[in-house]
Amino acid sequence: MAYWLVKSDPESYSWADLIKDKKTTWDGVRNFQARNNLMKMEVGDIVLVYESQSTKYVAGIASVSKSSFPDTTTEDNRWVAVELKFEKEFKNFVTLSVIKSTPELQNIALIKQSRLSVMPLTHDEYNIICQLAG
DNA sequence: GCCAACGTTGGC
DNA sequence: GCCAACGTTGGC
Repeated sequence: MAYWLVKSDPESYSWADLIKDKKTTWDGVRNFQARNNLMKMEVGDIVLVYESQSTKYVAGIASVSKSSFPDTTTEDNRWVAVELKFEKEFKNFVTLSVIKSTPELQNIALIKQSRLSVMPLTHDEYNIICQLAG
């Protein structure tokens, strides 16, 4: 099983929206690196959800409920989407500043490559973020 | 609201 | 195939 982190601008789709919807199609990704990661997702993989822009924290956990399929929001068949399912909300949201000040998390793309919206996490990184979440 | 970083596009 | 120009993202 693999671990991932996806980013969303809450103005377009927020964590609260996912809680309300229970599951959602994660589409609209228009970056090849991010797309390649989407294509590697398998049903049951764990996905941490990060909100960018106004909030800047990891809000909780989702899981992959459908692996990649063509993104129906575009005619261009190079792009794919997955379906994510709500799993759990963190007790304490893990903010970007906390992540930045955690030595074990310096290598994740959230910090190194701030514009990448879908990135892999190691099991260790996932565990550390969960610990920070209380 | 600004600006830096970076990915993508298109001309050569 | 390179590189300049452009557009977008996201942190501050």
